[in-house]
Amino acid sequence: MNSALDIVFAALADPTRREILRMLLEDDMAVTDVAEPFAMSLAAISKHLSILAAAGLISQEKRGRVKWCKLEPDALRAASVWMQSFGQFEPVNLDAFEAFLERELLMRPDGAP
Amino acid sequence: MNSALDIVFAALADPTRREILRMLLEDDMAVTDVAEPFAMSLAAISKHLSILAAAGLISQEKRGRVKWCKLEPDALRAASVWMQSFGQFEPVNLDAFEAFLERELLMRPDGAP
DNA sequence: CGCATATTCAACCGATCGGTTGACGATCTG
DNA sequence: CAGATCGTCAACCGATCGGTTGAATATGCG
Repeated sequence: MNSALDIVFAALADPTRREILRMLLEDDMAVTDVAEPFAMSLAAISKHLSILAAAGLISQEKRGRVKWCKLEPDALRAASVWMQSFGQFEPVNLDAFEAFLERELLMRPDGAP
Repeated sequence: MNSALDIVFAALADPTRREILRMLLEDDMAVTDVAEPFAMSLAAISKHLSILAAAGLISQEKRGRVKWCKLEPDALRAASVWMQSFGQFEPVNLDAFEAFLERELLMRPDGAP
């Protein structure tokens, strides 16, 4: 009996997949372009994208021979709502967010300089 | 190179662990009492609690022979902040939250009546 | 002390995960 | 058509996961 939350949280638990979401936040991308910055095979990225799609976090649309990946942030809503029930976080704490993003960027999977 | 988010999201990806958090939202509990409503061994629950503690989602304090488990909602902050970056969810949408909780209760691991 | 209670440890199990490789189908292009 | 490009599939691998069981370690109590 897997609830949607199982799948969404599991999808978010992998740093490669979170990084992919971060990339898609800027623009829609083809599978090959998503894979480019990562030090792993295209097949591996293709699997990651399937997992993100199964969680509803992205959608994929094939146009010609290229498959476009698009962020679907609404899928985060249920998870976000669930987390909100455990304490009143200020809606968006920008200071904390920037500090966090900085730390997160330092440990990106491909270790950007 | 596991970031804190890896561990927090992975911890949240299991329905038993989310249910434990929900229980601890109401009050601190001893390990045995946490285990009581679940149809699995005490050792299994003990492992789940270790995972939640490693993620910082709960703290455990031993008093006498009983170990008390306490919810630590602040650990959700970083994860919540990360999710906020993907879209402006209304701070707390109570309608959606109640609807969601109702659905979630229907599929609790021990299938409460 | 001697027994019950609370919790963890250690070994084990099958299933799933994250990755690889090589072959394959589909689509564009010269 | 022939060749290159885009992406997935299938089989495989070692590691981790979620659970079990049985023994071990504290601690409390009569």
